Amino acid sequence: MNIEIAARQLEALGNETRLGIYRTLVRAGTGGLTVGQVQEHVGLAASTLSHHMKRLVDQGLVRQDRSGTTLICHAEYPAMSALIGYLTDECCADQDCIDDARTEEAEAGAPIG
Amino acid sequence: MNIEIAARQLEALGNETRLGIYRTLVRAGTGGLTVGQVQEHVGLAASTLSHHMKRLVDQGLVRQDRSGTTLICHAEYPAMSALIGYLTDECCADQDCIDDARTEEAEAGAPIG
DNA sequence: AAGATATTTCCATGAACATCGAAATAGCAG
DNA sequence: CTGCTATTTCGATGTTCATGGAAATATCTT
Repeated sequence: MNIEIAARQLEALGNETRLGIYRTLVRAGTGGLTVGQVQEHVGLAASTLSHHMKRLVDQGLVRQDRSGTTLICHAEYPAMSALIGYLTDECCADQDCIDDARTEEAEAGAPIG
Repeated sequence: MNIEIAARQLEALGNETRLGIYRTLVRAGTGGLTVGQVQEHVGLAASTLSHHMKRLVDQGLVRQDRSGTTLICHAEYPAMSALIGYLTDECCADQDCIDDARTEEAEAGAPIG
């Protein structure tokens, strides 16, 4: 993970329409949904949905498996975990707040993470 | 937390320049940094930095405390935690994957979270 | 090959964004 | 009040984005 990838993934999620699509897939779980099923959930023109879905796929947040003429879309959980890790790691790296945190609340650790 | 706030926060972080600013503040820890110190780290025109910092503040990701003529900026850790929570909750809500996960790896639980 | 369905690509349009210099504001020091 | 420093607002410019209709592509079925 690096800042360029992280920024692009966050940008992909940082649009209400795409975030809705993504969360629909997260809720769907490992079984995934077809593009058409996602369209029923979010109610967009097919071309608009395709455009947004492509952004999510390009950034590695969604995987598509073809099954005949239909494409089954899945949230890529490892990508999400890596992104979250990137946001929270190096917390307080330029400060010795880990010791501070230990002193105050041993369980919680640093402010994030 | 709702999808509108989450999308706006993700959009705020979904720009390489702003993500760099934010991570600088996360690394700085609870002590924070002045706008000028952040500028030294990221090397932007003051007006550009101000523009981006405002976005982060407006979305609740950064807090500014005034100290005389200088503004001290802090990463808002609770906002980050809430955002991450929003991304991962409801994982598999439309599927009974929790049972699947229990069967396979009791510790890990659902794919995310 | 022909027909049917699922999905994507192309195209155009209006809106929002990123950048920076110049000017303006906020607050302290004297 | 004057000068000084830190930061923001304004204005302008080029870039990217979101949207959906129309046309194209992909795959299966017969």
